[in-house]
Amino acid sequence: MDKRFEPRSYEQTWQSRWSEMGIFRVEVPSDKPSFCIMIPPPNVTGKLHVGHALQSTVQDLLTRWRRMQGYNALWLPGTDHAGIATQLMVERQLAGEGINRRDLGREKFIERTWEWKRQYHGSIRRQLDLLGASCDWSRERFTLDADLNRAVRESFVRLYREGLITRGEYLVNWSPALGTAVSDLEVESKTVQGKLYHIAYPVEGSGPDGETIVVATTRPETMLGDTAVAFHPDDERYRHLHGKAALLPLVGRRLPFVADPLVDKEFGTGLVKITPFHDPFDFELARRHGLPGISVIDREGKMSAEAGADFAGLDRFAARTKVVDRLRSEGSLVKVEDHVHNVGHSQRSGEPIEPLVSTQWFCDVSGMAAQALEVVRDGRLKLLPESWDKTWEHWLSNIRPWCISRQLWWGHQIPAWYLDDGEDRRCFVAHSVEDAAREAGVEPGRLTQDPDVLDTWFSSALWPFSTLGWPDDTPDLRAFYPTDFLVTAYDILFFWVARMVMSGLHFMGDVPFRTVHLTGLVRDAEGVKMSKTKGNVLDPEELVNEYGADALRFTLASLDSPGRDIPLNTDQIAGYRAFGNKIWNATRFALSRVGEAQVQKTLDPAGLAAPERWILSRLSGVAHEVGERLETFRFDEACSRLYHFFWGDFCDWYIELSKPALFSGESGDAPRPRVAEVLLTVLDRSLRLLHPVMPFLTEELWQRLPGHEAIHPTTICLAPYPQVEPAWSAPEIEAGMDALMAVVTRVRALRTEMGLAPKAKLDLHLAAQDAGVGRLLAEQETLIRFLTRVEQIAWGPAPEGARRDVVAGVEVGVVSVESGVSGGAQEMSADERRRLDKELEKLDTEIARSEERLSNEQFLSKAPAQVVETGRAKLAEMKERRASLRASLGA
RNA sequence: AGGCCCGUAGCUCAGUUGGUUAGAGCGCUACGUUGACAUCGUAGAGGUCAGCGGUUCGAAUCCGCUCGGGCCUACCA
Repeated sequence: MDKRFEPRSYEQTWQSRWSEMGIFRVEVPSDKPSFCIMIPPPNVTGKLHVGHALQSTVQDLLTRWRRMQGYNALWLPGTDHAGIATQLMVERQLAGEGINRRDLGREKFIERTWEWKRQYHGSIRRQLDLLGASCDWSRERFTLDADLNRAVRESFVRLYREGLITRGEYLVNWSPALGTAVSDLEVESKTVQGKLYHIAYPVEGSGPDGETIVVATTRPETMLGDTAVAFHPDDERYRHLHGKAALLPLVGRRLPFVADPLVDKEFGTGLVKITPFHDPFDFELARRHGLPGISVIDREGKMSAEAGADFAGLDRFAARTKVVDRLRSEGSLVKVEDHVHNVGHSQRSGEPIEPLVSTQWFCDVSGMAAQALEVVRDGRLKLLPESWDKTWEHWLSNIRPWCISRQLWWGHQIPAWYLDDGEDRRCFVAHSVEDAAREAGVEPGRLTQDPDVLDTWFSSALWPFSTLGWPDDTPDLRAFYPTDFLVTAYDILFFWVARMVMSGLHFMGDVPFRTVHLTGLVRDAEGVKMSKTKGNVLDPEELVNEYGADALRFTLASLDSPGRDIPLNTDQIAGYRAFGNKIWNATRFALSRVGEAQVQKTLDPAGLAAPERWILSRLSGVAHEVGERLETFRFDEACSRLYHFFWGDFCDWYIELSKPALFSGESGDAPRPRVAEVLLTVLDRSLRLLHPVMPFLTEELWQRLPGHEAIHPTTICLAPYPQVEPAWSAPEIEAGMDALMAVVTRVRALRTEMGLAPKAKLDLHLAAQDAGVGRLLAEQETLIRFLTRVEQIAWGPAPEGARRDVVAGVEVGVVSVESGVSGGAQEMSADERRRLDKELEKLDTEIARSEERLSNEQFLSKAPAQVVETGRAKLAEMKERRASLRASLGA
């Protein structure tokens, strides 16, 4: 076995072998219980980031764990067509060739995008392979696959027939840069430093020097589309204007005054100019009062013809300057103030959103939202951490219709066809053009399909069942829906999770998954969000190359604490790579020392010595704890237990404890049967316990364990996941061994404290209060001598002048052999004396505090008996320790 | 404006339904190559658990307020 630990030497070898063995492929139907996770499909042309690595780690960990437990465990992979993102990429590529998509035409453009997809889509699989993902690639899906398109059409048609999808003209969030409408979720509100312009509007019929009113606005260019001025009905200042009208400066349009309680009396002057077609508030208000609207800004963000000849064609921001200049020269600009406010920006392209009126498809999700609220309330769907419940509640309770059409080319084209009959334009929603034609009673050729595509999230919302064959009733769907678990970052809770829940409930009548594990966002070592512009992005592929996939996986799983963002620093990954090295070398040691011994499928602890019984008991305990943590999705804690068990218990102690027995001729007086078998068996189970987190390393090492075939003939991936072994549990042995280890540690510390060289000769005196512990220690005298490297051990109280202490109920006395009679008071250095004094002082205060508590009637009567008892025992021990330390000082 | 989360060792974070000497990793100090591992070992230093008040026999943990940081939602022009 190579002394060097080099993950790259075996990681991808195993990934391809597993793939060849086909062990991640799932057969249906099956006698085994089902377990299923759907991958949150990454963008098909994207590169996986560390967040993906985190989610993949968690998904793979769970899938591998369930698979080892005997589940028919499916992790279904796939990718998302990511409408806007992908289209932008291809458009950027085209721009490099000096053309735009319209030059190419829709059909050619889509063809080109498919080509792009085919080229990049393989890299997603390659990256998941690098991470050790155990997906069933035979079931891979892409959101634009034909069968997924069928699911999209089916759901669209159904929702349309149920009256939940409608087409209409509304004010929508328009992204001029993208040239499409976007949903509310795709609008990011940013705080910007702007200006508040106060503009005087003359009141109609009050003459040249007559009354003017002042309105305040942040967007003066929209005044060109004003159709009214509003005030609050209770506002005394403006009541007299009721029934009158203002005249729009620059334009001269007559603007009736309307009174509406939506208006805030306190803001600005209490008067609001109403631009129905370019502001959501104004749109709503205009609707209530039957006011007309005027579109003065077009889809490119330029002023339209209706803005007037002076402004038409100007960019909306240039128009703002020009309007302000005009108003100033006309004397209508009263004042300009600095004003901090929130402006909606297009999430994808960054420019300010332009609210404008257009005809779009909308989905009324209010009914589905109510159901989605219900399943979280009644626990059918669990959000983890639970703190998301409130956010869920708030968002779904205030949900508005979802604008699902996009003016893009890359995506699911809306299954609606139009028939132009002169004036009459009729719309037919159907599964296919043929169906639509049949319905319309015309030849298909006479129909034109709606050019728009659906919001990408519309197809993603169907992912948990469209991937399993819906709308058909397939064996996969029956076996795996509802799926068990969803892991995703919280930033797409509404974009995706909520919509899957709504559509799952609507179409499948059940939740799409039972548990949603919301991870934090991965940040850099300083806690700053990773972004390309900041240059602090860590690439999982590079991390795998440098540290190995197992180390990265262990790091990410360890950092996944509920409700927190994840600061990732490479020191930590390096630390877990060192853990891999530790496992590697522990195995190397075991293999070099076990002779003919074999891994045991099960082991009867009867007749084993204390160290063996101890490590088996600990192993059983840790298997229990890890299982419990995995059941509750506490991967961080599961990892922590595994780490400390393997490094702390197994390497630091058990391997050391095994040495005297394994080195021939040094087994001493106490019999230590079957040490090699225990060592191998513990190693086997440890590797199996670790396998879901560190699949590569554990497989590589496990394959080398003699006798592993008895556990599983081919791979650790299918070996059973270790469970509690009640027969191994030995609390009294654990207590005894804890005392042994505490004694050893204390002796080593005393050596340092006494300023003795590591090789200085010592005699040790041990006296245990508990007879059982005393017996165990005596039985393990050889071990204790080996670990403490003392000359001899005397059983009984320490002699006068010994340096002594009490740990775990055992008095430890140390006498330096070389310095003569003792290592006691006479030879004690000033430093050591000072340390002891300080220690005694601390003990005194603690004893005092403890005594006070234990004499408190309230405490004695109200605290549980167990707590009082522990308190008493601790007090007794502290007192003994004090006596012992005092004796050391010769006091 | 409402809501959520966070503030624990130099750094990054754990800390389960309150239980009395608050843990880990990294970093730091001293010593150490004894035949798995220097990607290591042994021992150690380091914390008024942001602050104040309350509930309780007992608070890092529960409640209130203050300060500091982050995030989400919202039609204040």
